[in-house]
Amino acid sequence: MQEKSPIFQQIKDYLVGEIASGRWKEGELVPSEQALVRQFGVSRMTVNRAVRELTAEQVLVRRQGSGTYVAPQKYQGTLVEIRNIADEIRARGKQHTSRVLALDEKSADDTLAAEFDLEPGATLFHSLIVHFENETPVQLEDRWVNPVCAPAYLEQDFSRITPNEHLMASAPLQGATYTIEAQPAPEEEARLLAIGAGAPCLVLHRRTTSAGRVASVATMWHPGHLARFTGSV
Amino acid sequence: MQEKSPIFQQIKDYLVGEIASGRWKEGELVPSEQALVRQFGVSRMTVNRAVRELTAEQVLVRRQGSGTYVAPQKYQGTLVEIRNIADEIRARGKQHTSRVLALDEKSADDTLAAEFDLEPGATLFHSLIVHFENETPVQLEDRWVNPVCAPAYLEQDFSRITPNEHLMASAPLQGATYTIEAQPAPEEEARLLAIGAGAPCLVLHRRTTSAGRVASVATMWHPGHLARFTGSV
DNA sequence: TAGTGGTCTAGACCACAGC
DNA sequence: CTGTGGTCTAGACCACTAT
Repeated sequence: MQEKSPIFQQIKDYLVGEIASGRWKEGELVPSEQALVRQFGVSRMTVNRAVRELTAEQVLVRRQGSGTYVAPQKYQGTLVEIRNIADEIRARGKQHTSRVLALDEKSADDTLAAEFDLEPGATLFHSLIVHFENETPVQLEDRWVNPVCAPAYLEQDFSRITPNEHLMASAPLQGATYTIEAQPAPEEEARLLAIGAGAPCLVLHRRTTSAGRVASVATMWHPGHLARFTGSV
Repeated sequence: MQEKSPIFQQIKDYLVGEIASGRWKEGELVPSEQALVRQFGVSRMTVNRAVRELTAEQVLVRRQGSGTYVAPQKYQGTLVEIRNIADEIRARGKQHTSRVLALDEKSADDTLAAEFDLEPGATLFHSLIVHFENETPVQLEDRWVNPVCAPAYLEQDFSRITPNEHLMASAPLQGATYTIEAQPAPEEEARLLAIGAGAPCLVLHRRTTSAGRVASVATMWHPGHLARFTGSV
């Protein structure tokens, strides 16, 4: 069972629950402190603490004299965590779909071999997938995978799970290094993302390691006007 | 001059000041709530709020039954450059210079006021600086500063030190949130960075906080073909 | 004007640490 | 045991918004 938590925490949980469930939508008015005082039968200071902390956490927005509202949608692209794009899209209440453009096995050229710390010509798995939010392409994922780390990679149905999800399940992730760049979209990438050639793209290049091996190298293209990475220190 | 702030904020400022000045060192015991109640002549709830918020901000650590202590040093986030651009350029063996295009005092519009959590019309310091690596512009830094956190900002010579360096010396940095976007360079930004209008830029927007106040909000434009953020997890 | 949030008071009881 | 932090109460006054 659940340990009994402080009242202010229970109220926070209740408020967050109403928002997470979708019953209270972005921008909507939230019950006033007085209303919550009556609803929970506690003092106003207790309700105040719950609401004030959620405001500090950017879950709610308060306007003196007016009321308390559900804060605007959280930004996307958590840089620190290794969340996958499908979760992120679902977390925003949108529908995630993906189209698998390629899923095959190739030989590593010199550049790739160097990134994987393997011999040139070594076999690598490769996938090319476009991710959609509702009907809009939001990411082109060009991924290379070390067969040792995910032997069943080619047998996955990547319209149902993301490569990231499969890799997380196959090999314990040890760490990742990434670079972020702004680049003009080349012809092919632009076409797949349904943007103009040369349009600014946010390019995330990520290399993950598992058990001392390079497990995966991915280049992810995002239309500049749709993507944004956020983080905090 | 400065508006009178709430008592709990004054207590926070006092506590942070003692730490920032070095009078209270890392790990040291801080006066108890009762002591602060006597010192400031306020109720315990008010003191409690000040200390609780500083605990949430990782400035203090509390141990029930024992006391309140100055928190251990913040771990240095290896995420996205908390380092300043001048150091980075020098580290690459190139010469850093900068040109100060503006250094003045302005009123906050609604957007800025919201970011600073101040009232619209509040006075903010503003600077606009181009950073060069050898003779090439590599960053356009558009920065707004809370006068409370860096009163002497306008008197600095930013061709010699960077705004970042001055801010770090003026107010203990508690944290930062940032967003990274790819955007086409607007006319003015393109001109200052000596690139074509509409060329992809890597835009870093960073908001730093100190003692629960927003100390600084900066937007940094980098030519997409010159800039790259790196990190690891 | 009535309702909202922003702050503050002067108590209280509890769990826990250290002596 | 005393002193600490953790929580909570039942009021209060104020500034602000909406009507």
